[in-house]
Amino acid sequence: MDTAERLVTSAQELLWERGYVGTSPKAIQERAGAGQGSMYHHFRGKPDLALTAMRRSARELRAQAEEQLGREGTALERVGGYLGREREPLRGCRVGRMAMDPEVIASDELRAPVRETFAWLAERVAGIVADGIAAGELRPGLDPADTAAAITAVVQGGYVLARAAGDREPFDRAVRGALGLLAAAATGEAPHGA
Amino acid sequence: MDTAERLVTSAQELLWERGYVGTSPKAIQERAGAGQGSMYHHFRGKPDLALTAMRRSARELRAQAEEQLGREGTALERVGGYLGREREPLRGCRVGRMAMDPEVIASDELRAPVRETFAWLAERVAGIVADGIAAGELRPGLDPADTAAAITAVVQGGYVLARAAGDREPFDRAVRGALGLLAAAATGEAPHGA
DNA sequence: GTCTATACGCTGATAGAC
DNA sequence: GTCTATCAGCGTATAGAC
Repeated sequence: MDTAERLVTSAQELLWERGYVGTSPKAIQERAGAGQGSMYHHFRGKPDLALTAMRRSARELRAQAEEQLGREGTALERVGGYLGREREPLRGCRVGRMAMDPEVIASDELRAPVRETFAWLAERVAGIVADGIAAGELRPGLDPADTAAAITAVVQGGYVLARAAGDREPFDRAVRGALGLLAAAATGEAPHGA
Repeated sequence: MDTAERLVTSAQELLWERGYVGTSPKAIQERAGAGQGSMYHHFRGKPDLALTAMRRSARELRAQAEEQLGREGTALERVGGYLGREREPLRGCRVGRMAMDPEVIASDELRAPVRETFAWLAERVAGIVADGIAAGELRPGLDPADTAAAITAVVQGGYVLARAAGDREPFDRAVRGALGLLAAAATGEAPHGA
C-alpha cells in the first residue's frame, strides 16, 4: 500500500474514531507512518484528505448495505437482513457519526457524502417496503418513505444508545424492537405477485 | 445571572453545538463574558465545567420527556406525545450527541450523565409499553424493553438523518414511520383495566 | 515524493497582582 | 472573584532542500 493510500485509510479510521474536529493532520500522518510533507504533497490539506476518506467510507458502507438489501427474498427478509447484519455498535456508524460533527455540517462539500448516503439508503429501503406492500406481505396502511426513515433511524439511534450505555445490548434491543413492530405490520399472508 | 451560572449555560450551548472535543475553555469564557481567571476560580478545568453542564442538560431533557410520558392517556397517546413533541431536529439531541464524542466516551465520569439519561428513558418507555399491553391496547407479542429501545432509537437516529440531509423532513418521516408501526401493533380495541 | 525548518494562533492551564 | 502574564505543546499549514 503506497503512502497516499495509507493516508486515506488512516484518515478513515480516525474520522470513525474521533470525528472531524477531533482528528488532526498530525495524528493521521503518524498512523500512516508518513511525514508532513508527504501529506501536503498528496492532499491540499485536512479538508481535502477528509473528503477523500469520507467518500470512500460512504462507498464502502453503501456496498455493505446493498449486500443485505439486494438479496433474494421477501421484503421482511431483506429489511431484516439489513437490520440484523453483524455490526460493532460501540464503534458507531462511520458515516452517520459525521452528521454530528459541527465542521462537517458547516460545509456543504464535507456534508455531501453523508447526505447522499442516507438519501440513497432511505430510498432503497422505501422501495423494498413498497414492494412488500404490493406483494401483500405488509399492510397497505404503511407509508413506505416514513417506514423506511424509521428503520434507518433505528440503526443510527441504536449506535447512540449502545455508546451511551457502554454496552451493545441497547443496540440489539432496538433492532429486535423494530423487527417486532414490522412483524406486527405484516399481513401474515404469503407474499404474492412477481 | 452570576458568572458561574453564565459559564454553565454557555458550556451547555457550546457542548450542544460543537461537542466536547470541539469546545474550548476560551470559547466558553467568551460566550459567558468571563475571563480565564473566573472560569478557573469556579471550576477545576474543562472536564469539571463540562460535567456540570452535561448534568444540567441531562436533568432538563429528562424533565421535558417526562412532561409527555407522564401525561394522562393511553400508552399510544403518551408514546405518541413523546415522539411528536416539538423539537429542532437540525440541532440534534444535546445529550445524545455526547455519545458520539470520543473524550466523553473515554471517561466514565463524563459518560455517566448520558448513560443515566438513556437508561432512565428506556425504562420509562418500556413501562408505558408494558402498560399498553396489559390494558389490551397493544399486542401481547411485543417485548416492552425491545420496543422501547426502538422508539428511543428512532428519535436519536432521526436527528442523524435530519442533520445529514440538512433538512428536518427525515426526522419527521422517521417519527411518522414509528407511529405507523405502533398503530399496526395496536389491537384496535379500547384499552381496559385500571 | 519525502524531509526538515519555520510560523502563528489556539489549547488548556498555572501564578500572582489587584 | 476577576484580571493579566506566562507557558509548553498542538493544529494546520507553507517553504525550500534533497
